[in-house]
Amino acid sequence: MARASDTLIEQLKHDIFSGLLKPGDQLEEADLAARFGVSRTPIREAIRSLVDCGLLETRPRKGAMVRVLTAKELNDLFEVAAELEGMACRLASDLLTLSGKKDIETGLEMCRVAAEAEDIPAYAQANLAFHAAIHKASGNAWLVDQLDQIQARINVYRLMPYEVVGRLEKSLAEHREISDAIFAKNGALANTLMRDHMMLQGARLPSLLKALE
Amino acid sequence: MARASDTLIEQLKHDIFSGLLKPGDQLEEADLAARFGVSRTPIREAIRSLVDCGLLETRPRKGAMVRVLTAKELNDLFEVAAELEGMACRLASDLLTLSGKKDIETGLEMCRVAAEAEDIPAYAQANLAFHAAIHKASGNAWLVDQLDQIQARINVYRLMPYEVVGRLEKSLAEHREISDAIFAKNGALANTLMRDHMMLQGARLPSLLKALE
DNA sequence: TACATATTATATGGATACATATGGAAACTA
DNA sequence: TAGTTTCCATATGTATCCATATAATATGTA
Repeated sequence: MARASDTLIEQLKHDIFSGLLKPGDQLEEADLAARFGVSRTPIREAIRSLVDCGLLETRPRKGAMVRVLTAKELNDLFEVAAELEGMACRLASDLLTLSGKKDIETGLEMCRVAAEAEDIPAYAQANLAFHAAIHKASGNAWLVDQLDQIQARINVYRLMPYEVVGRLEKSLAEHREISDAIFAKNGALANTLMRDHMMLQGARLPSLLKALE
Repeated sequence: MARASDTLIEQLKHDIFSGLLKPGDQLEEADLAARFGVSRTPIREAIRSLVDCGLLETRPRKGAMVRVLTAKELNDLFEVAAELEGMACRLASDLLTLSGKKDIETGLEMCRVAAEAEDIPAYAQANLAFHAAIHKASGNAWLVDQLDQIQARINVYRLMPYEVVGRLEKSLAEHREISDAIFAKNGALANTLMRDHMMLQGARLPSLLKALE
């Protein structure tokens, strides 16, 4: 049987990503224990894991709360994300396998369909799939891990930068350029294009953060 | 009072870095509890944290052991480290503050002294200080965190690539070039030089790994 | 009425007790 | 003697219990 804390971690992550738990919300061990029908022990282990992966923070004797990122921290995070996303493109260009190419094409096609339907939630998901395909195609397991974790932290803020008019089509066009560069095995170009693509999202951060208030 | 598990984490990290605990070694909770004079609860919390930061791994019902990295995983790790180290140089070049410059100069001077004395352990430490100064000078807190974690994972393998004749002087010369590029605010050059510098270490990995067997 | 202090309630941090699955040893059989 | 099966020891995973620090509230005084 799997450990109870593993289930709890998934559940709590889901609660945070879905917005049920918002940054700043307090987590009480006894409440969670009652809610999930387990003792405080696995609850505490789950909380500790989430603290370690940066989703929660604790003050001694004060318990855990969903971590609040400052604008500076979010910006730093985006900067690292942009660098690593670019790196993934470069590696994917160098390595480029048949199945890797196929996955990226699938992700791109998902983006195209969603953009054509102007379905923003679908595009957000397709966007994740496209990026994930590139991560995987890099062939570097650590890189995939790092990008997953960063993605998780960014996701908490549920930023939907596509709601700007025309951004969907523009994002799709950038995805096309990036894929083309990778398929042409032009790592340097793919790297740059992806960095720029990410930075465009990051540039919107300040206004989006204000909108959250 | 600080949490007991925090002390345990530091102690266990030290044991791992110092080689007292080697990759593959099994950790038994009861033993550790007796050794540190605490109950199993804080021990378990410490173990969980170390699992989360990648230093240990657990199999259900089988407990924790010091994580063993394959050659491929170590290589991937180095690749990411090289990218992020290069990024730190670029950001440090852009931002360059007076105190940042001073810290880097201090680190470089430590390297010079150690290299002149041909003191390999001292150089290893000075090397860390030099790199840490650049990390900090980047002004990106996430980047510093990531690099710290990667450094910790690499350190477990106690790679001492300086034992090659002349490598100390060569490493020092590279450090000088990197600092010069940063001080000249030439981010692109600093980035490239650092990437190359890191890759030179990474290239020695296979032979060093074999030597560990 | 406002501020300070003391008391109490409560939630976290740690210890201990209990359940259960896994690995190893021993015994039995082919 | 080798292999298989069963039993037991032990270590992990979970629950509960205890200690203590913190915070909130109430009371008393200025």
